[in-house]
Amino acid sequence: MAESRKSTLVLVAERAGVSIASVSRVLNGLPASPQLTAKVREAADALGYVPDATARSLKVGRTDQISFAVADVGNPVYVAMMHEVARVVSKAGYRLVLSSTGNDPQDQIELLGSLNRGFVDGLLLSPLRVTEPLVDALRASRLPIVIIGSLPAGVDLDNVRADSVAGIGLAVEHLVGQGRKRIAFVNGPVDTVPGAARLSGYLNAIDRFGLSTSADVQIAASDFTYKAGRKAAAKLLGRSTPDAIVCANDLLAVATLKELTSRGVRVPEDVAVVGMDDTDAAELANPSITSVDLGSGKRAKAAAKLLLRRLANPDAAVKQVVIEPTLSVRESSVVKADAKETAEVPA
Amino acid sequence: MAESRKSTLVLVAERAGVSIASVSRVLNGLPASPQLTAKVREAADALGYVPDATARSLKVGRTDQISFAVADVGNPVYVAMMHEVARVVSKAGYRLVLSSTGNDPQDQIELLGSLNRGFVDGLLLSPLRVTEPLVDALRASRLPIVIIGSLPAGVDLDNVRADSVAGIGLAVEHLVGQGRKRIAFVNGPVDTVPGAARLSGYLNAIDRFGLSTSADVQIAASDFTYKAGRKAAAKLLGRSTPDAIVCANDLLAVATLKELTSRGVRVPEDVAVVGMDDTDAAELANPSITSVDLGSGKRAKAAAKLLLRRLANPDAAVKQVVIEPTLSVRESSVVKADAKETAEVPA
DNA sequence: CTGTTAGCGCATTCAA
DNA sequence: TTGAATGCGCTAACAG
Repeated sequence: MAESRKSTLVLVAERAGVSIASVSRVLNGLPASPQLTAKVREAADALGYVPDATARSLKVGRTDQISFAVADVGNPVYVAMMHEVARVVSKAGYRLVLSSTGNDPQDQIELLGSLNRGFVDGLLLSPLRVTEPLVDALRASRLPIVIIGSLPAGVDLDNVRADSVAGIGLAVEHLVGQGRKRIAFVNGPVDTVPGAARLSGYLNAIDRFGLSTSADVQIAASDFTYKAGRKAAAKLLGRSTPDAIVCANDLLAVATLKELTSRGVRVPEDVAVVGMDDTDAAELANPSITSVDLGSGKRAKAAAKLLLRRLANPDAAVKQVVIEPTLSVRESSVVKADAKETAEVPA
Repeated sequence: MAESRKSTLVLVAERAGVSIASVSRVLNGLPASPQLTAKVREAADALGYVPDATARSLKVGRTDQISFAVADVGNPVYVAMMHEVARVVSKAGYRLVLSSTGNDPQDQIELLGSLNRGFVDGLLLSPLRVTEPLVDALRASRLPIVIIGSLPAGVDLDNVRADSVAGIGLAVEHLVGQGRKRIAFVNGPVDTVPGAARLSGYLNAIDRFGLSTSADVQIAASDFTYKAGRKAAAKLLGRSTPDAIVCANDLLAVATLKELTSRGVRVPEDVAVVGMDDTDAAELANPSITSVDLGSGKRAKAAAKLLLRRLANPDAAVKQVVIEPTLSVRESSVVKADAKETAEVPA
């Protein structure tokens, strides 16, 4: 098969004794005579010819690649989204590449810059923090972009978001229905888009259900990760005795659960735990964790479709989509009948 | 800032009243007079100029990108590896992009083809299944590739692998030390590279420690995932009563643990569980899971360095690296003193 | 049906 | 120091 180190259309054409245009045609499946086709195929095989995508893209002005950039590939919510995105875009003939931006907004801007420079035709971005410079970079970008997550007012980019305020409302409503009164909140950093949204959702819900809250039962982890969640939960439990804890995502919920059980606190009997995102992590936990389904799959799908739409029609009107949440009830928030007496008299 | 939809060197040059060569030089930081520099900068800003990476790459023959292709982004072991790889390659000036190949070997070949065609300078590949056609594609590839995982004899590509046979030995040794006798094995598909290696490691270890095994206590999940693991564990437990279960990765271990506790079996008192890969998933589980550390971080780092080395010197001799395993002991395999009596008399 | 030719946008050699 | 000109490898008019 492969014989030379690197081969080009010219080499193949020479070997086949035809023009480079003919080679290009055959290889792209355009009409050609059987003899020509055979000669070209033979030569291409013999030389182990592989077309150069860089050159092709320069010529045709497309890369047929789409990038999905997320802050933390370790977060299971992105895994689910990714699969959905891959499914949608591959059906449209695009290849999906993943980029992990760090938490650092500076990284995001660099990423944007480097993607802007090429190799992809469009970008799906789920930014943790939307800073002024990021917004500027977004605006200046010549690349079709769809943002997954809320955007500051005035930034009109295609965008799909979850209604996390409603989502937390669902969680609190459920907990209230289970007789819980002192509902604590383990958030991620409040200077992030989801952190801010989820905090306001929590406060809103507490208020709506006539409950009370205090600084004691609210805490913000330094990050949306297990490690940070563990630390935050420990701190929270050191200073208060809630009968339920809402966590801003499933990783934080797993951490909180772990911290609770390591202290001998029973879940859900003593304390109920609810997470958000409804990822595998909630399902795998022991006990499994009730979680607010923010429609990650739906959001991913909608975002991918939005991007495809814009790719097809760059001048389409900006479109924003909001996905409504639902609640996936699992073990961590519902006391089973034969243990109920304990929960009826929460601390 | 940005004014036009798309700008090129030519546009910038016209606006600045200089040659495109000068624009190129200024923008690449080559020596130029202050006046020239100022003019170019101003024009570039005004036009919102962004260089076209495609054209640049065609010219310079590099993309400064490296791809890390894994079978399943949902597997936490790849997340850890990814971070390490990103660290190493970014220090060398490369951007890392991720590709998720499906489980399907066909996908891997297509991926290889499409990467081969450009957009990356090198590839880190961790294939689940190494089929004949994949090997052919690997051989034919004109792209520097480092394989993470074992390779059939005779395929001389840069490669780094874990010693999973030794790894399972560690797990079994530990379990034997804890007084376990009937050690079951929840594997992934045996037609995968890790599946085959881990099975032989298990058999080897059982033999070495003078234990016995049977088809009853061995099962292969259809996939290295939680869902498949849950099903496999249920089947296994339906037909045998082991006092310990070694799982071929942490996802399978989490699934097995979950299946055990859902049946009211106590872990570790009744059954000990050990996973492999030593990922976050093992740490997060409840109880936390003892896991064989196959050196994922070290492997990732070594692989990245191997790739950088080959990028720097395409003619370097092929190098293969083997990383030795260690064991991370956690709650799932060690009975605490105050509950010990139960474990002393395993079924 | 096939060949000739002209760029895609850029970095770079060679002259000036 | 700067400009003119070349070509990276490919596709797509345009001719024949």
